[in-house]
Amino acid sequence: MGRKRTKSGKIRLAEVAELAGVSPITASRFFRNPEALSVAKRTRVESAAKELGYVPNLAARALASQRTEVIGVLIPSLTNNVFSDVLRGIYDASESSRYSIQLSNTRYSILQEEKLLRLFLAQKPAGLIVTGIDQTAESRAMLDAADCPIVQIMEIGPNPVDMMIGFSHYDAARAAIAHLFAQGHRKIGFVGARMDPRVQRRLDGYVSAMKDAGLFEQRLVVTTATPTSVTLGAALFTDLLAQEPGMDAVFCANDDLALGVLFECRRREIAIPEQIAIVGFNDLEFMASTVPTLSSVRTNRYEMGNTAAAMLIEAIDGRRPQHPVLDLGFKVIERQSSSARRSDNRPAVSGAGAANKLVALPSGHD
Amino acid sequence: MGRKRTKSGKIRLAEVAELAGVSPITASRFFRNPEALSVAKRTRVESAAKELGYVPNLAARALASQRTEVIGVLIPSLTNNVFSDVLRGIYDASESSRYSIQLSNTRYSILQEEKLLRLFLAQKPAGLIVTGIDQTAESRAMLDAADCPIVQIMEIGPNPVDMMIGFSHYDAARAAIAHLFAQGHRKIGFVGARMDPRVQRRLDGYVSAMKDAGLFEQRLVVTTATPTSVTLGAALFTDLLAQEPGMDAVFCANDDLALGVLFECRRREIAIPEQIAIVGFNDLEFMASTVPTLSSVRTNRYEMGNTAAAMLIEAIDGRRPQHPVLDLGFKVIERQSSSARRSDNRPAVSGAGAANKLVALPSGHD
DNA sequence: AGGAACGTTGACAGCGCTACCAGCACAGAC
DNA sequence: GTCTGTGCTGGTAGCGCTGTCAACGTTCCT
Repeated sequence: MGRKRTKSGKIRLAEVAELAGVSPITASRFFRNPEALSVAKRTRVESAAKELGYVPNLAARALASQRTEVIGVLIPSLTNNVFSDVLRGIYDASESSRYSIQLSNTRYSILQEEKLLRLFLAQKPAGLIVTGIDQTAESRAMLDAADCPIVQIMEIGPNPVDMMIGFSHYDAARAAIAHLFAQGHRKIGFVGARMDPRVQRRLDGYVSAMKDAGLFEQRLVVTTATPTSVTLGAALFTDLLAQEPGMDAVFCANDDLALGVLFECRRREIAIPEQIAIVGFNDLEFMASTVPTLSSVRTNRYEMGNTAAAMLIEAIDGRRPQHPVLDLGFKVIERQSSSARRSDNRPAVSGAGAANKLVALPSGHD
Repeated sequence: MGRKRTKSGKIRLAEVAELAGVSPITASRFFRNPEALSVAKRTRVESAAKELGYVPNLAARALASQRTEVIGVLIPSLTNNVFSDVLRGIYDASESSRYSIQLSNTRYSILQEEKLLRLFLAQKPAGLIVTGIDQTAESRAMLDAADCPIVQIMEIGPNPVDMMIGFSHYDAARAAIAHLFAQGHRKIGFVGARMDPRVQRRLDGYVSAMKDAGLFEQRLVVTTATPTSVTLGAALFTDLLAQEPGMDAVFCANDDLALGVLFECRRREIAIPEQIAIVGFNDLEFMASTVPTLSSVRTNRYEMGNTAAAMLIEAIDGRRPQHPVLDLGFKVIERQSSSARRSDNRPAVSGAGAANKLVALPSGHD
């Protein structure tokens, strides 16, 4: 039952150099910049390293070179589906590089974020990915002073710290409401949970669209700080219905809530979309499979993470992108739940947003 | 637009020691084992460190001490909800410790796992968390020879490498089928996707339970190697229905598939549970909110990750748990989708599995 | 009183690697 | 033939920290 106790049969760079008949420093160069070696020595070191099964000691490398090959990632939640897609993108992009990911969870607290940032920065990361644009002043100062490339993800806004990739949650919400208007809906409710800054901006977009049409009423909105869930969607919708029974559509700040609303409608025998239309946000996979299928605003989460990491790595290696701010856009996906014609399963797409378009400046609203 | 260029205002341990009027080694001890210092020096070093804003250099520490404070985690997927819960547990447990998590994704490939393992081990991690019990012989040899504590998570089985925490997927599946038998169902189908080793063992459990009852038929089973999704659940169920129209229940290898089956039933106007009962696996949050509510086998995913990391940290610090193998059990949660009485929303619980019970030996079957 | 035992402290010597700079050989320019 | 430039290579000197061991003072025991 006792744990093993193997001696560390460590192969050092010096051993490799000796076997290859070169100096340690030449062997070292082989691993960092092979082109700098003559072909003869290069192959000698290569085969020596392989023969000995040499693996560089990262700690020694970091100490000697005064920099690490770690990319710090700060995200607010590990639970949220949205972030698991983003993370997958980040990890996929990092795998083919020599950088490793160091992940930390801010739990939607900008104070926690500040603390973690301080911790990260002290270890001199090669790069940093942070979520959103709502850092504390202190955090912002640290980021500005940081000696490494930084990407802000999830949304775009003014004054990027460095690079930025995301989309306008405000515009996305407005597009969703515009779609519902186009389908003839007027009394459109809003259901939101967690109310992090991005959800807040979706609410702002909803409010502005409704106000523009002269249709905004406070009692059309139900929100909570509670973390989102399907069950919560049903509960919030119940509240909303009590406040405003005459509602003809609901815009949900995310898809879990929308699914909860769908089931609550079923429970109450409310016909979708005849009596109430539903539009969600994010377009998770299941939205296309529900009955009726659920409309949503598609966001490019995997691509966001993947591109962020790729941009960051390019920047670390000295190749800064021409367009440091990238708007990945969004798309309103119309399905049965918001189709006046009840179009069976045929997902009509009403495009919006600058999908995949490079923009030099953020398309933010504030 | 150019990136910042701040000089690295670094505070070294020597500076702290000087300000505190002690030798560097004493200051060093303060950070590793404060109890070893006299109270006077302890407070002197503490305030000196705070005054200078000292942050230890982890690379130097790792190099000098020949060990890192990194816990390696190997999981097969970042997409799967199941793993996001486990991960959350791991991160939560690690946050209060001095260890940091290094995560890698094996993508359900044991060859990839072997490669990553080699990489990890070369950096002398403080501990390792690996998924499952199906490593390659080579991986197994490396794990056995590893000089650090190791926890295998997600399931339990014979011959643990070191510690192990999980539950028997085989028993869990058998319990689900027993529940369906108890409700009077006989022609019970099985729907499975991805078919990783754990899903395979659920299938094995299903097959054995059905065979025990003399009810097994090959055409009651539909599986695919494709990654799981709600849409896939609907598709697989459609295939199953074509193979065996007389089915009266379906056991789904996970909840996403179960949700897909629910919607496919709705599409085909099949009454749940009157015509077909459904039982899922994992008991994700939404299962309690669907219409009808969906039965499932509850697994303790967060706890699994959390306890695994906690056990590992204890073991790293030299306090090995008395019971290195921990069976977290499972619970069949009966809801409307498999209740003969169509009990409204009241989640009757038919217990099974050694929930939260410590067992010295794995309760595995193979 | 002598000695063992303990708690506390510091000197020394690296951990394995890379930054920096010097040096060498060779090619081409004058 | 000398000079300069280029490409490749190696020596030296740490990076910031900790393991080991010795030394010190104090207490407690016999």
